[in-house]
Amino acid sequence: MTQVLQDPIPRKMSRDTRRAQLIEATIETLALRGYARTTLTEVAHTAGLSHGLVNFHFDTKEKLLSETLSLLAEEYRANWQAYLHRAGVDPAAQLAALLLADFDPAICTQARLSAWCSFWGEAQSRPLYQAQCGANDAAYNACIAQICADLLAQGGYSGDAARVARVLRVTIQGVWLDMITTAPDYTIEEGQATVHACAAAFFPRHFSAAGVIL
Amino acid sequence: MTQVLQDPIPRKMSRDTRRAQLIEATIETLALRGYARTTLTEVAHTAGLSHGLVNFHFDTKEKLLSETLSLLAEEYRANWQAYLHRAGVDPAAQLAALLLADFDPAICTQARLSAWCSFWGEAQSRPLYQAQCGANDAAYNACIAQICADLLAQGGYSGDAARVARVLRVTIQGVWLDMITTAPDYTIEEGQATVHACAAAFFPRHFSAAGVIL
DNA sequence: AGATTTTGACTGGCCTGTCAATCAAAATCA
DNA sequence: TGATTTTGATTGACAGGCCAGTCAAAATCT
Repeated sequence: MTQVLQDPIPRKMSRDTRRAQLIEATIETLALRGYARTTLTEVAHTAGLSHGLVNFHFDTKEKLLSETLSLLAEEYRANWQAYLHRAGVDPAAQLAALLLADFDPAICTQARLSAWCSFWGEAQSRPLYQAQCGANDAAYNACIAQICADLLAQGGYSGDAARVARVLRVTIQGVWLDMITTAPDYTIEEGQATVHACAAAFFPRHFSAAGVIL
Repeated sequence: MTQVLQDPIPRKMSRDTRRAQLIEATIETLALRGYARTTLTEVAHTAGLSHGLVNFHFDTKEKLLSETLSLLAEEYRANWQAYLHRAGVDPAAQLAALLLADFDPAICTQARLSAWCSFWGEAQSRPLYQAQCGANDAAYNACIAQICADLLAQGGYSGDAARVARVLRVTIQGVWLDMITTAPDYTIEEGQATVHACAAAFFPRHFSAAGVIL
């Protein structure tokens, strides 16, 4: 009803807006229908557009999926780096930031987790995953390993930094997988508590199940 | 050359043999081509049989996938229960057994891990997963939680058994996912060491990165 | 008017499931 | 034992349906 007065909903929108809209619809469709049943018609319908538009903006389905993964990867990278930057220079604060970053409401939604899981699970998308996320993952690994090394040294803990970092990383990954595959009664708080319990086991004077100890 | 003397390779085999053969081919195809590209023709070709046979033995593709998941689930359950049984009554030995069970060469192959991952990642297969694996997973969770509770009590550790159990479980899950999605330079030994490092963090007098301390 | 976006019908290809014909082994008969 | 029938596994061609990508026409914007 207010339709006429305010936004005439321009049929013709900027290229980037349409592309973003279609990518968002792709994420939703991947989550709802799964990789195998994600069709261009379904994506277009979810976006409220016609099927031909997808090919107009992305040429092929493969490119659409590639750009979708690219968006997820960039969003993920930007998120943890922002958390890390805000944490300052203290290793414990940095580690706490990294652990919480993956549960940020912008990143950790049912749809996005499911979409990630689609790309992990589908063998044919693994080369694509390596190409899009390999560098990001390597940067993340180097970063969390360095932070663990600093915290081990600073806190006088013993342990192999790379291995501690790996445990923390796979724990987060495992919690993510758990949040998707098990019933949806899994809250973000429980996920955070699980990861914090893991951190507390390695760094008992810096972490508890409730989070970082300042 | 000995062909004529011994096995003439019977064209006609027992129902169960063929079904097992086709299920094994399904696992390989899921791993190699992914869920979305797994076709009946591909499965039949991998098994060296004709495509019509798949429908003859399984009626529908859906039933073939269902029985494949069923086999994986049963195989997995039988494996950890056998490990647990052999471990006796000591909680530390029991936990060590559970941690090692998931790296048994019969269970932890590239093909089987990939197939599991296909079922996790494909949204459409999640109800099937719940139906086939829900009860098994619940039993596993209850079991590892009880063992953690016993070990916490026996060792005089402090901590929430359910949460410690969850961390260990998601760590194993995360390592599995890691072994599939990252480059294949991930050895079983490294996976075991990662899980053991996690156990050592919670139970330092019972575990080291090398495994259980007797 | 000219440029650009959007639509929806169309096509060619692939996939699942069906089915009639084939074939090998087992069972039965002479 | 040798011939014949029955059983049930196996094959490959086929039909129906769905999907990605194309394209000409329409709608919209500048």
